Amino acid sequence: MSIQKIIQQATIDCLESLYGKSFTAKDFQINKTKPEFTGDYTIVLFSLLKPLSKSPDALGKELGEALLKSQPEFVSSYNLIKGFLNLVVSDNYWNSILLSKNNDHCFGTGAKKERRVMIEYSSPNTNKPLHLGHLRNNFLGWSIAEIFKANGYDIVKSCIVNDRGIHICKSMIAWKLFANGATPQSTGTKGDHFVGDYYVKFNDAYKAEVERLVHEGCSKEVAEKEAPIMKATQQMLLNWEAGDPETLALWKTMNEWVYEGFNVTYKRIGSDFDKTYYESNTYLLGKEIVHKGLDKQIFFRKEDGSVWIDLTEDGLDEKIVQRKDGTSVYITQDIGLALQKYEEYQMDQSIYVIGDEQNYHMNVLQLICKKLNLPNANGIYHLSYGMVELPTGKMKSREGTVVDADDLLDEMERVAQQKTEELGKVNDFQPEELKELYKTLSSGALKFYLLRVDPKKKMIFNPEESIDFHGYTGPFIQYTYARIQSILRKQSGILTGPVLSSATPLLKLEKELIMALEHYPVVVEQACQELDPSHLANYIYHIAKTYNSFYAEHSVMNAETEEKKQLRLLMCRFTANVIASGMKLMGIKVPERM
RNA sequence: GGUCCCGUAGCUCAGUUGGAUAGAGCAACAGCCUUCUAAGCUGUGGGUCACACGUUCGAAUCGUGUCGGGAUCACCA
Repeated sequence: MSIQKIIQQATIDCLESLYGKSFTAKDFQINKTKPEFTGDYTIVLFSLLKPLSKSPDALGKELGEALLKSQPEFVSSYNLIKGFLNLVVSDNYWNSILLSKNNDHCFGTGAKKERRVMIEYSSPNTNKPLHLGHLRNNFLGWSIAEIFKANGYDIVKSCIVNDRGIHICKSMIAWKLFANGATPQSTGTKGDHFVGDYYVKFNDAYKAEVERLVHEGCSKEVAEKEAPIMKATQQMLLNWEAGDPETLALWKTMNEWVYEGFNVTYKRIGSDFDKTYYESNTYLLGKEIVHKGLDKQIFFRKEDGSVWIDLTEDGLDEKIVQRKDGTSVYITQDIGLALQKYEEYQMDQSIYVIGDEQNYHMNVLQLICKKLNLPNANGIYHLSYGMVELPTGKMKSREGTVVDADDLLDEMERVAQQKTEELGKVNDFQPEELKELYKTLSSGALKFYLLRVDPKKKMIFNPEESIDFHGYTGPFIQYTYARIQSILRKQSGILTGPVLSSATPLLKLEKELIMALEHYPVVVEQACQELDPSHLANYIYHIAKTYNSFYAEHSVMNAETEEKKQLRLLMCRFTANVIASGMKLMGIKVPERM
């Protein structure tokens, strides 16, 4: 239990025994004491004054005394300033935390929950390579999964691949028309980029055809419909749906190319999945659900045969769930897939990591599932994240302003190498070690940069800022870790720990660091509850910052006394463990040297 | 137009179940390497928390309104 919760409980107990009234944790606040005042934690008394009809001074004094008396091992003194009861936590407590937790690799992990959570993320299209937006999605999904694991949940990571539809056919048509049988192997191109290039070629050709038709006198609307290449694409989709062997064979081949490319990128960014769903297998799902919904009169049929649901009472619109030709639409497939996932895994919660442009869609999805009374309905949670924009505005594939994931990773690695070489601290590294280090630093910088922002908010990706290795960045934290390891390597033999004596109290910076470290489990829990890794990013940065201040002021190996040396060595190890653990929850590695 | 989200330092962001004098990083300026990694540390300057009104002991945080920005309201996925 964290010291904050200990104080909270002790306060509730004291209020009960002093005044015979029972309060809950929500009835008052406990904050960290502001640096300008004496104390570690502060109880804000204002909200308690009325129910107890007490003055701030009287209540503060009585509560302070009671806490001092009932919690001698935790509270060493108190002071009262205008309704703020500041408590000083005893060194004894901080020392005991340091001794018991500094090398405890379970520190920060929660008890097993017997609850299963599915996290769906990444969800790529097979007609173009992964880009910056996918990276935010992947990093978020991965990190949320790690955070839930640390909190004791059973996790299933899933991915739905959008591998069919008109957009895939566009790449296929363009390949047939322009490739002359070229393959990723024959051109030495990464498979997903190879296919993506044909998607671009389609759009170029289509645009040219439309322009030609308009020039010949067609209206723009007609031209867009009648362009031969578009008609061929639509025919191809029909062929695909009819199961035409030649079309299916090409589709399969091109998708394989894409998957090979994706796998390289996934490996590079450290993403993986326990279960991959393919839309080509799920796009027909949902028919049974439509039947059921019609029977229960949750859905209704229009004259043309299409099936709808009326959500106007819930403040939304009418929404189609089946076309007049009997095929499922997007939302129906999603309902079907949601149910299929549930039947397969019986998870208590199903988290979808999807951009905020789909907020409406996900609302509708959950609402329909609830109306149908499906067993998975209440577990659906949309982890909605904001778009990644560039300083120049939005990324637009048509204008070529999309930041490609592979290109970005290459560039980051190049910068990592350049900066490392400039500093020249690891000249004795073997080539493979260097390569590994550049990877660790560059992906650490990128992941931290994308995860440090509140997921809900759209963010601006500034290329120059993202490859900065100073200040509030991943490499700054990695550097702090490497620095600590350097000290720990100098210490041969086992850490004995300090012989505790009240004669040498903790110094300000020592206490600050231990206090911050003690808080780690609270943050891990909070990041889980709010599905927000940015809390973790902020916290770990704060730890690194606090450690560096301590490090600059106090020597470890040349400490004033042997006792202080032992104490600080334990602090170093504790800090390193918390940094490594927290970074791992964000999917970021830490180097032993850099 | 309806619904939802956002507006905090020059820039990028924290801080929002109401609490003490609103914090970081970047950028700018000034210091600190004969002692554990200077990818670091210390300090200075920089704010009408979009605006107005309200709720109360107390508002960046809650409510109402205004202004500004974005998303969405597809028989595309």
